[in-house]
Formats: sequence, structure tokens, C-alpha cells
Amino acid sequence: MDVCQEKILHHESVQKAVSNIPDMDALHDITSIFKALSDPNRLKIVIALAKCELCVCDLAAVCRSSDSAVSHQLRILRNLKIVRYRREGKVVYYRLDDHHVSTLINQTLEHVKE
Amino acid sequence: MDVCQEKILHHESVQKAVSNIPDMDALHDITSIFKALSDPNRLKIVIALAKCELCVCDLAAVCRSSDSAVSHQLRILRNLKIVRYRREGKVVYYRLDDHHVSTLINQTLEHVKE
DNA sequence: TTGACATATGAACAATCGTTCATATAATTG
DNA sequence: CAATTATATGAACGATTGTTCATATGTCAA
Repeated sequence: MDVCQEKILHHESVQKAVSNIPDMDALHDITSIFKALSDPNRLKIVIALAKCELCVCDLAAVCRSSDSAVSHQLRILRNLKIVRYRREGKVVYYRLDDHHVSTLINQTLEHVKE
Repeated sequence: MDVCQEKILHHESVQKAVSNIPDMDALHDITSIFKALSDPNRLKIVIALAKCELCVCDLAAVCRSSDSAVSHQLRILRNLKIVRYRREGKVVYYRLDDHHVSTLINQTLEHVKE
């Protein structure tokens, strides 16, 4: 696949567009967040946690999904630093970590309400 | 899979969280947008189009990808009403359609710059 | 220590995704 | 008309995803 000599119809516009594209690392960070929020159950989890902290079985109830499935999804959200957790005895409580995600979610919910 | 009688530790919090979860249709709409933006090439396309309209081969250059691949991605964005297009002779110009997506993208780019 | 409970995790599987390649369509040019 | 250019699309393929099931870990209570 050779894409270096690609034909371009509007060089100036392309150059301007390219200069506005974030670097690979930033791009990866953004798409990771969007991918995390593109699964219905993960989105439900994040929306739920935007209100208050909840434990795993609470979140399973919110998602109407199994504890195991939710735990798997929480690991993904944890790895992306979207959620934090604290253990209290047998129960593990999750809450949102990144405030960017909170505002992103709240803005999105506002848009949907329109 | 029986999830109706799921154990719940914090009934009140769960109830509050559930009442805040958008209905299935809205949920599907939101996750579709996020999924669209979770692919690096589609994100590049949308970021590029946030600045000005571009034709398919311009976008292929921006993504450093093939015309065909970009065309496939544009169809997805078209179906989600994220982009619009207009034909001018042989050339098809794309631009962002939904202003929600524009603001979402611009806000996200702002966050990344922090 | 044993049992019960809450959560985590690895393997496996079907389903979905994004690309490539070949081909089709649409518009322009000669 | 035929040739060329720009874009679209269907089929096929490997890669990734989200779930389930079985099992492991961690904590408490008896």
C-alpha cells in the first residue's frame, strides 16, 4: 500500500487540515475515550457514576447485565483512567476519575435532551 | 441469563442512577456517535472537516489511507448524519452536518490541548 | 478454619469491524 | 462514442470486541 504519492485536489486545504490533526498519541487518547463510551453498557456505567459512586453489583443492576461482564467493562474503564475505585470490606465502589469525561458526558446528555 | 432478580446493595442509588439513564433509542444514538469517533481515520476525517469542506481524495491524503477505505468510512459518517456532501462535477465535497458533533469535536480538541 | 459473599480474571466463542481488492457508477474530456 | 477521473460498493479476510463460563482472589463472619 503506497499512500505517499496520493493525488490531492486541494493542497492548501489539505495542508491546513493536516496541521490541525493531533499527533498520534493524542489521537490514540481521544479515540480510546470515544471507544470506551461507544459500548451501551459502558456508557450506562459512566452515566450512572456521573451521579454517585456505586458498587459492582449495583452497576450490574443498572446495566441489567452480569457481575462478571460489568467487572470486565470496569477493568477497561479503569485502565483508561475513566473510573477509580475504593474497597470497603467485600464491596468495591467505583466513581468517575477523569473530570473531562464527566463534562463530556454531561454535555452529551444535555445535547440528547434538546 | 437471568438478570431480573439481580442482587443490589444500594437500592436507592441504583434507582436514582437508572432514572438518569437515557432510553434505548437515545442510548443507541449516543453510542453510535462515539463509535464513529472511536476510529482514528474517522476521527481525522471529522477533525479535518471541522475546519473546511474537503473532497474524498483530500481526505484520503489527510488520513494517509486509500480512497476506497475513506469512502467506506464516509458512508458510515453519512448514515449517522455526521457529514453531508455535495457533488460538483466529478468531485464530491464533504462537510460536517451535525453541529453537535462540531462542538463535541472542538471541545475534545480543547481538552487535549490542556 | 470453613463457608458465604463480592469481585476479578482467563479462555473461548460468536459477532462486529476496517481494510483490501475488484468492480461499478457518475461526470468530464477528447 | 471511448477513455479518464472521482467516488462508491460488495465480497472476503484478518483483527478486535463483548459476553459467558469456570475459576480465582479477597474479605468477613461463624
